[in-house]
Amino acid sequence: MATQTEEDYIKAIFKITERNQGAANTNAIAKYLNTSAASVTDMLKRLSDKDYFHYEKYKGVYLTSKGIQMATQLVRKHRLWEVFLANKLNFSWEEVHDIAEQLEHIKSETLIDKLDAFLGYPKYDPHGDPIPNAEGKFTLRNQYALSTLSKGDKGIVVGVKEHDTAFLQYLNELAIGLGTEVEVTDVIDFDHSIKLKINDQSPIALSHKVTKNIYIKMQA
Amino acid sequence: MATQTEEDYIKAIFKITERNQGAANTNAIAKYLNTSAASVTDMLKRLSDKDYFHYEKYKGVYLTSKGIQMATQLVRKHRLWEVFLANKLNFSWEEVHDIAEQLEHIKSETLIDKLDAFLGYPKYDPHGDPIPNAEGKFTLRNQYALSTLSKGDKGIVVGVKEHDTAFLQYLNELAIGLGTEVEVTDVIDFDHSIKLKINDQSPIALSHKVTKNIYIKMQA
DNA sequence: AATAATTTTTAAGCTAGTCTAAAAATCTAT
DNA sequence: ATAGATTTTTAGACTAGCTTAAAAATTATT
Repeated sequence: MATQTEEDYIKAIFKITERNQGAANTNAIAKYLNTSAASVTDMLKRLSDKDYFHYEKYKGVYLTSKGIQMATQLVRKHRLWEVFLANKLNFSWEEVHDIAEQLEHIKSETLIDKLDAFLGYPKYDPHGDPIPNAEGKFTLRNQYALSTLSKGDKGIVVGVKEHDTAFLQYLNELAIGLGTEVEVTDVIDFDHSIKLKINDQSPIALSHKVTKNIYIKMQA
Repeated sequence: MATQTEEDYIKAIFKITERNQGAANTNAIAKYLNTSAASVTDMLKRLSDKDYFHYEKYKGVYLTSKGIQMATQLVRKHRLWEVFLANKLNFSWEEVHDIAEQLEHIKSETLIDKLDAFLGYPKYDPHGDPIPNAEGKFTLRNQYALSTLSKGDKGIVVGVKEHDTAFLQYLNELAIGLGTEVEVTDVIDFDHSIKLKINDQSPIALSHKVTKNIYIKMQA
């Protein structure tokens, strides 16, 4: 059985390779896990006979199918627990991550399947990220970053890219959440900021840094 | 923040002192935690400056108020998670312990208070054991071991002493669970076995070993 | 292609927690 | 009260995981 730390490493490699489209290098893993590059090298060497990943000195690391499967199950557990925390226990979307980070390490196949059923087999977590099913498949969705929309476009907020607490709290203040209806009333060329009508209130200005991180499903 | 192992030790000492009405000795702790007496001594020495318990060489160990508080909160968490698993996820009473043993170590005050509210502030867990509230107080109940009842006594099953899987499964087969109505139709002096009518079905014989471990609330 | 900057690895050592084997202390029974 | 049995502690060594400092490899720059 994999230890908690092992699981953290596998998940980190998964997230980094997913983001970079290439092997995860030592420094990136160290930064992600908030540890030293030396620890990472040490750990990769000690884990390298467990067949979770391919590791070559100075060349970085990428997961095997066994590793990908493990990472996917961790993501599934994490996101299901997030749904539980948000929908059943009334946590807000910026509070769920840290607790789910602990809960995802609980060992029990049955538990997670029963939890899935209890929650009604949700497809997305409280940040709009897709939840892999028991076989590791997840549902993709046609979504666009708010920053790519044009004047007049209407849609519904379906997710966020950045999960940073400050960012999510800012969205709370603006009354932007999953399911919020929005309409782009103007796009400012100069700084790529956007004027946005939220639930038919008077439009507000959003910076490019913000609009890049909000995903919209376009309305027909 | 206490590690998982630290928490396990504190809870073990709590359970043992509660059962024995005296200091917990090294061997008992070792047996409870399925480890060696040497490890226990080692651990007790290393933990002894953290003020969870009083430890004297060869004399055993007992908890301070700080230790008791910690143990009580662990028991609270454990039992609340058991209720969640049984009532919301439909686990049966012999399955909940092992998973709750992991869940009780999740760190978040808010989580457990919200869970408590979500479950409707339950007073007892799926084995009938009382759940401490946020302040550590729990509700006691007038209950008697089934083995102490006399012919003609009627009551309701409200708890079990032994939590062993085989024992609980045996009770499942007999259709004995929390809330089951029972009536003692005979007490056999010779082996202290009891003839018991369960939900108005024809009476069955239960050994003393079994009846000692079932708690009954008497009916008026 | 050589030097400089960066990244990665090695080396050595630390803490938490575990173990076995042996020594010391305590308890029990005569 | 002393021999034997039991319990507890000490000693030494192991694994997982972490750290810092220095060496080695790779990448970037001129």
